[in-house]
Amino acid sequence: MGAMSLPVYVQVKAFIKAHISNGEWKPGDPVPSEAVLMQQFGLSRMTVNRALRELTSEGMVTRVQGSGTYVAELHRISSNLTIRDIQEEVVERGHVHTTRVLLTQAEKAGADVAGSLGLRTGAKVFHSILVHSENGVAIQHEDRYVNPAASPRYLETDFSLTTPTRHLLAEAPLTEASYSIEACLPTAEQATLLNIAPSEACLAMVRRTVSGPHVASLVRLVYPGSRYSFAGRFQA
Amino acid sequence: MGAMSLPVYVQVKAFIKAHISNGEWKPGDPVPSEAVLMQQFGLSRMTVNRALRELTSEGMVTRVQGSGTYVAELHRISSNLTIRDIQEEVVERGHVHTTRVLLTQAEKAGADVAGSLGLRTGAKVFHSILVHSENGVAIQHEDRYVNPAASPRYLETDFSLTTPTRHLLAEAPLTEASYSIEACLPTAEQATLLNIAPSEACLAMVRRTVSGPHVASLVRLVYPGSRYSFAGRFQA
DNA sequence: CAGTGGTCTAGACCACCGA
DNA sequence: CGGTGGTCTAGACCACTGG
Repeated sequence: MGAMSLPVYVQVKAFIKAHISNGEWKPGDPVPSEAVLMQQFGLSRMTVNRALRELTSEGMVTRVQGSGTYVAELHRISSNLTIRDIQEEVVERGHVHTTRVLLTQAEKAGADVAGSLGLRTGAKVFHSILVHSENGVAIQHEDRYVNPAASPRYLETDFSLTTPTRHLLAEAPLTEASYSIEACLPTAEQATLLNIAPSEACLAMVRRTVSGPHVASLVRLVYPGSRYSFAGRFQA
Repeated sequence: MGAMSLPVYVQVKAFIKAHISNGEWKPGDPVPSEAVLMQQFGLSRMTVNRALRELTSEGMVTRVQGSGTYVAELHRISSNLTIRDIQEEVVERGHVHTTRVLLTQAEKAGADVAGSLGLRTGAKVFHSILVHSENGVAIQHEDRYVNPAASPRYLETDFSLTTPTRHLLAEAPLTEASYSIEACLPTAEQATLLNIAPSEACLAMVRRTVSGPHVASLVRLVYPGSRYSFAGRFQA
């Protein structure tokens, strides 16, 4: 068959979502209490509780202990932007991923890099610069600093075979990351390496990853604006 | 007091997360079954089930019925990028939001706009162009097309008082949205309105929102690269 | 077949809110 | 105080996986 009877808690969720998305229940309005839904659907409390709990984590409703459940204030357009390993992403599109390694070396950290990595100025850091290509077309310039404490073998890695992201995820399990997406113009060198005009706008993602006690890595990824974008989707 | 004893299911989640993030359990490894965790912690099945279910929805583990629970493959850096109403965002920073309305009119849709909105070429659409400022500094150029079927009163709205986003959320409840973030150079007009150099890289967010049966709105938001970025965060 | 997860029940105790 | 949600239990039946 096609759609057999869905789990009951899913039906309860759908019931509530329907009333919200057709505008019948507006932001701030109360949603029927668990007791009412139990009666109305003839379900146990755990089941309607699960439906409401999941709607809460999806941002559709707000629950206040002792008071009630309410339609969430603004349907924020809140989508999961997933940052993926570039190689994985290219391969999944059925394309060929290649890497050009421009630099891998140990350096003394300048004040800004040291600060971001939580090290003293002048401490040893690993530095790598790569260019990633999809079917031979450059799509990402990756300039990365790595904390040796988090990944001692970083420089021994062959980045024509794996990516720094993959290596770091394996060697330094991720506990936290923060990023920002900006627009910028490429440096002269980046423009040359990416084979774009110096005046072409680029996307830059700056990312800082934490692994356990260490700040593991600080990376700036520059994408030609004409060849890359971040896309996302939101479903009510 | 400070931190009293947390709910048991939270403790189970923490137990599993700890083993994953210190690298003891690697991607693909099996996580103890519900039965084992019940014994080990002396809990009922519903409780450990909840812990594992939530870890699943957080992307930490994968569950396969009949087989078992496994550590998720790649800790994708998957963060919630929330797209907010610009006015709300500015006000929350304690700053002053102002809007300059450059255009609000009905037009005949060109082929591309009509296609995106699911209308025939030449159908009536509403078109608005605004510039949003924070403390008097222009930060966003908003060029929007609206489907009259989704928001018949769109043109009657005073956008110096509210924002198109707020108006549409109220009048056409959101059911779906998709967006992409790109880098671009401003048009000559945009550069003038935003008071930036024509060569300054900008972020552009293109967003398409669906409300029930209608595509409600198609908008292109252009931000000066020097004044705006999208930031996010990921917590394991 | 035994073991797994997916769902559901009918209770229970508690903390909290608002009248 | 009654109504609310937050948590938890000790069962249950089912569908699926794997050997």
